Amino acid sequence: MGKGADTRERILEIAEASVLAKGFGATSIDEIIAEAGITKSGFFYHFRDKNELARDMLRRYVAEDNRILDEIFARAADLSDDPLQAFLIGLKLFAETLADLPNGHPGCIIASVCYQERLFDREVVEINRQAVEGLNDRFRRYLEAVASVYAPREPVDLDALAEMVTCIIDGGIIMAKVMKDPQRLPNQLLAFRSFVKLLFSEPATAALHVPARAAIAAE
Amino acid sequence: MGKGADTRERILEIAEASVLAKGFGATSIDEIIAEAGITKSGFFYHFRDKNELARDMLRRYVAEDNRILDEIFARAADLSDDPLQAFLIGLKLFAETLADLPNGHPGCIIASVCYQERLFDREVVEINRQAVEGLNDRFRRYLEAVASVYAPREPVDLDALAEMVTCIIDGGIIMAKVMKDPQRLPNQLLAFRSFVKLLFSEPATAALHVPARAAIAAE
DNA sequence: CAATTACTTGACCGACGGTGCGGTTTTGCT
DNA sequence: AGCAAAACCGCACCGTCGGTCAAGTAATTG
Repeated sequence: MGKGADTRERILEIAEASVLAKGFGATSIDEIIAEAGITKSGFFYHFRDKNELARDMLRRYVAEDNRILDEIFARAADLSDDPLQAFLIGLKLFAETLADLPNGHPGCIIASVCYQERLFDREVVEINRQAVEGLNDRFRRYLEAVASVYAPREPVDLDALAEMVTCIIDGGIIMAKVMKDPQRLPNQLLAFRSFVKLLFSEPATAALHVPARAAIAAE
Repeated sequence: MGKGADTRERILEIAEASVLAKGFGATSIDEIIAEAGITKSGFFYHFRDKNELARDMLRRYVAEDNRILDEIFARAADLSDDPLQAFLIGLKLFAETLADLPNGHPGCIIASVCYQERLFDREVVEINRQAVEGLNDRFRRYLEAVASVYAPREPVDLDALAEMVTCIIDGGIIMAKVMKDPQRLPNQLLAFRSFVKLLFSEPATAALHVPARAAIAAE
């Protein structure tokens, strides 16, 4: 990585932190360049305008987010061949990862962009849409694998359930930030995990009959 | 309501719409006064500064939000004496109310403030915290009433479950906005409702034994 | 060595957020 | 009708912000 790409990366990182703390509209270029130790001309050498900064920042965030999720759920899949167990393990690993963040989750750029839509051009809004769609597709894939083996105990829309993961995370981030208690985010994820467990597996109270086994046999 | 209070209310309404669309930092006073048909001086007659606008806007939003929830869950309590049924009915009524909003839910000021914390003074941040705490308390009360009659089928933290309602709503709002599909918010609420139903009531598959009745007898 | 990359210096612009103050209209009250 | 308070208007002013431009330089790289 050359010197240029290095500075660019630094700008994006500073911008991201600032956007998460005050929003895009209140994030000034002057402030970014002061922290990055460059001049305004230096900034505009790397980015045509603020919207290009937003685009790259968002793309960077989404890519990193997906990288982390890939890693976590790949490891989970390694730990169990059963899709339900793998998904439950993945959710737990994810919750642990979030719980281990020293200052809590810094915030979700996607949510930040969402709440300032009018500030961005169509491309940024579209990137945001695709990012969320990608997350929904991911969790839907996991859940379809689960549903192909276990029958849900209650009729539930798989799409809505897949979307619920992202909703819980975005909502949990807000909950954690507002209540100034980082733990609430992983807690929400674990609560969702209980839901999935309850929906697809045997009840905890006692050993009960059929439904799960029947589906397994069909494999 | 006098003319002054009227103008004030109009300002707050315009500001709220603008904040939800672009965030507080990017909401200009010039824009507000243009839409309200007053001058800048007129604005500053009503509000000392932008932070006072934020305070009043947030308070107004929270009060209205609570009013609506009071109404919905009071009606739900009227429709059933059973706390579980009442809560489930309330969630459904709430989902229907959200589904009936012509242009979808405009956004949550609490979430908006959360994602621009550094822009506000401590008082605004504190109002926000109390608002969320109030919501958590509300849903915790409902759930405690449920849990006093029905034993949960899976060990679950009631606090986390109560917080989940707000998380689902805030997350659902983001999901609906980003995906440009208002229906996703009420869908999330209904998915959560399935969770509660599954957690506390008899399984759908067959009539099963004891746990609920035992708790009822203790009443 | 030459060209490209990655910046700096510095001047500048129009628009906007925000403040302050003095003046004017409107309203309610007696 | 008269008067005070409430509800604004006009306007000047400042700092900041996004963004532009021209010219120059120091370090990489082929």
